[in-house]
Amino acid sequence: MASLPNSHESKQAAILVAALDIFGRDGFADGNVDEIAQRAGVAKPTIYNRFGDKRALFVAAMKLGMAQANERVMAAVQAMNPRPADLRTELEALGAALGTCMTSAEGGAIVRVQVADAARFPELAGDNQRELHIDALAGKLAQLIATGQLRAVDPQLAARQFMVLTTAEALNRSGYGRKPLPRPVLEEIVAAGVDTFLAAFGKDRP
Amino acid sequence: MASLPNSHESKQAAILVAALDIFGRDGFADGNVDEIAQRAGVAKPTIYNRFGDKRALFVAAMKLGMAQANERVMAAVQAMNPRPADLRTELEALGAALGTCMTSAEGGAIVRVQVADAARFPELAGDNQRELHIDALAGKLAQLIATGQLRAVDPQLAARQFMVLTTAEALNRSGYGRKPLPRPVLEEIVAAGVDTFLAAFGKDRP
Amino acid sequence: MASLPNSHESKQAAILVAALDIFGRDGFADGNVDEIAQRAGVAKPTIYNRFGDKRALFVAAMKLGMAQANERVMAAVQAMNPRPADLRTELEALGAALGTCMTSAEGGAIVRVQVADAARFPELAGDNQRELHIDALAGKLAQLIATGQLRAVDPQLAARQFMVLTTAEALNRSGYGRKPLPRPVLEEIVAAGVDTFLAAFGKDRP
Amino acid sequence: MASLPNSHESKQAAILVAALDIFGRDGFADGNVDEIAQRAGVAKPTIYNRFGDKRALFVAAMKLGMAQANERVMAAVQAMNPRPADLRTELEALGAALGTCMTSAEGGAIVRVQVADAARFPELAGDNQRELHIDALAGKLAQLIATGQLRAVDPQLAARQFMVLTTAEALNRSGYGRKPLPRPVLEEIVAAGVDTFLAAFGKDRP
DNA sequence: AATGAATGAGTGTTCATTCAT
DNA sequence: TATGAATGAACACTCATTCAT
Repeated sequence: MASLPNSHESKQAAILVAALDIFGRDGFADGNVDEIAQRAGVAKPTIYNRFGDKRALFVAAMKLGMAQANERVMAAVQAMNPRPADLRTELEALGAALGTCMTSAEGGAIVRVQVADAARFPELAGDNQRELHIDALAGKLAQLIATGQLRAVDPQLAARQFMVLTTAEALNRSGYGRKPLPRPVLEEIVAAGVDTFLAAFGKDRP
Repeated sequence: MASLPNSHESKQAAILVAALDIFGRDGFADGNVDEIAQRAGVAKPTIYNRFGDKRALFVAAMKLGMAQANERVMAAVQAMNPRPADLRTELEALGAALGTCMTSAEGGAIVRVQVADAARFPELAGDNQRELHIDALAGKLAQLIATGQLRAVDPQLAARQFMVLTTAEALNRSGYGRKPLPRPVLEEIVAAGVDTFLAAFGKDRP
Repeated sequence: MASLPNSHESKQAAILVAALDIFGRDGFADGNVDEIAQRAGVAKPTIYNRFGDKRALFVAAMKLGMAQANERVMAAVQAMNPRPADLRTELEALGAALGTCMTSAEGGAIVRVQVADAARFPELAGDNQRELHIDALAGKLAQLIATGQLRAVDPQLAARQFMVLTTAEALNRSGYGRKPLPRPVLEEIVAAGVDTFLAAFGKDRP
Repeated sequence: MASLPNSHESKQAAILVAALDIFGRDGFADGNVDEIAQRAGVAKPTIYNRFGDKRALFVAAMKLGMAQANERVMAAVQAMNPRPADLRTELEALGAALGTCMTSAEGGAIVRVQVADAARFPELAGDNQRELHIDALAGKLAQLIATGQLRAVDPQLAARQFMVLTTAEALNRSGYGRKPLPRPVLEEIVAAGVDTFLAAFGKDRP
């Protein structure tokens, strides 16, 4: 039994992970606190002692899930080389990374629950990740503009359109993360999205 | 007694309309059959007599809602003039019409519930409207291609990207139909989408 | 099966009787709705359908219990002959009747619950029976005063003191209705109370 | 370490005081051990270490409360001058003191809880204070009889009736200690009680 | 065909009590 | 000895569903 280092924190984490699983699968209304407790390996009152009620548990789990998703998306954006040898290839890699984030089981679950339930939870309103992602991506695109690799356009707008051209389509095709999107399909979607993006914002027009 | 208009069929309709309201607002799990019955002005067993159980009621209501949404989208697509005087203006009108469909209270509700619940209802899988809309739009774009108003591209792909460039962004901005999207915002989104679309698929490149 | 005449009303009654039993025995906080349902022979939701929640059930049961107790007390008071052959005997009969009401299992239970819980239920404040009883008794005593059988005193005051001299002592001795008060003990208490009452309010002073 | 005054014993006391407060306000069933611990400034297990379980805590707290109430009542009784200049005045002072004891917040709480819960706690049966009070008062009245200030009656009986004539009425009027009884009202009640008491047991009859 | 009333099976939540430190 | 944290057992209340009329 080498791995119960910190009972308290590890239980907190186990509860949140379990809650994220269950709420991600079943949504808020159908998410069952009993099942969360069982999956987390704790008694139900432990959950209530820590989080107060189901709503607060949901909020905490969603905040965690959103933070994780956020981190993955941010990492994908930051991984882009602002001075790539080949811009198209670089953007395709970025698009594929973003699409993977959104259509993964966890990412899709977060999106689904946000669409379905989040409006009822004002506590979650501030955490809207989408705008953060757009901002981060816009920053990168601004670099590409600055270095002359993209035309001088509004980077926010370009970022938004890059997002929908890659991830919106992928989300729809993956059933919002419920069925895994085969890699080739994702790549095809992304390639087409990048084509259009570059047609609109790229420099290399004869 | 020539079958009062306000009898069997009208009750059926009232139930479905009420169910669509409630499920659209609360989702499947939180949608309350009692409230549906009350809003429809019928007794609860009437609903069960007609529809069997909550699932079947949900499916029937969603089918109705999807059909209605479908009709509106199809009308918007069909309204496009395949030989427009000004293509950009025509596409902007189309995009605005589509965006309006999706971000209306009813349209948004349908989308939300589909994202959240529909996967659990295989009965609804066949009715996926999105593919129908894409197909219809692709047909129109094929006409534009045939008449040389657009470049010779895959009309399915063009249709998909037209969709995401206009409606995906609008959906996000309207909170999936929960907060009304001001018309100017919609128009700005659509104009930018059409810009990009035309940059990628339009003919008029110097 | 001759005795299920009116399912609806008889269920209502059964629930209230059961609730009165249980709440009378256990008080509000410890009274168990499950047990009430079981004893009433109905399902728990039937109780909630009819009464809304535990508080409302308690209030309804207490109102019933108080009305019943009230009726018994009022009957005892009204049974007093305002022109008795022997005043002392008549008052002793009255006192015994009142004492019996208060120290019976049902009467005592009502008093206990009122003392313990009623303050938390403003809905019950208006139904305070004690004042009604005092008033009724005062009316009778006023008759005795009018006919010269008692001295000319404040009938309200006399009524109050008659009450405490007979029932307060009996209540204490019976453990507020929890242990039955042997009839001779009751009679002794009442006789002493009447003695004192007549010493203070009676006419026949040498 | 000369046993800080604020240690073991003071915690014991704090727990009992808190328990008395809470149980007095809410009764046994609704009394919350968490709240008691919090109010006493100790952790919950401390209570369980000391008292074993909620029942035992209740019993201990009630014993304390009853002892305190007892002390106050006894003091009131003992304060009576057995050879008063004016008997009526003396008895009125006694009655007012007793009434104040019973209708004070603490005294009323004890009475309420005894009525509501005490029967379930055989451990408390022996401590019934009422009989002690009666006995003490009877002792005083016996002195008054011995000195010819009251007629030769059974002092126990006289004590009981003195009690109900003063405190029973006051208890009822104060909602068993829940609403403070204005001093003039108390005095009026007591004066009337003493009137009747003296009519029955006093010497000075023409 | 329609309904008022009833119900079985949960579900969130609480609370007295105990474990581990 | 004192405590932060955990838990088993219950409890009030709800809801989809069905019965009887």
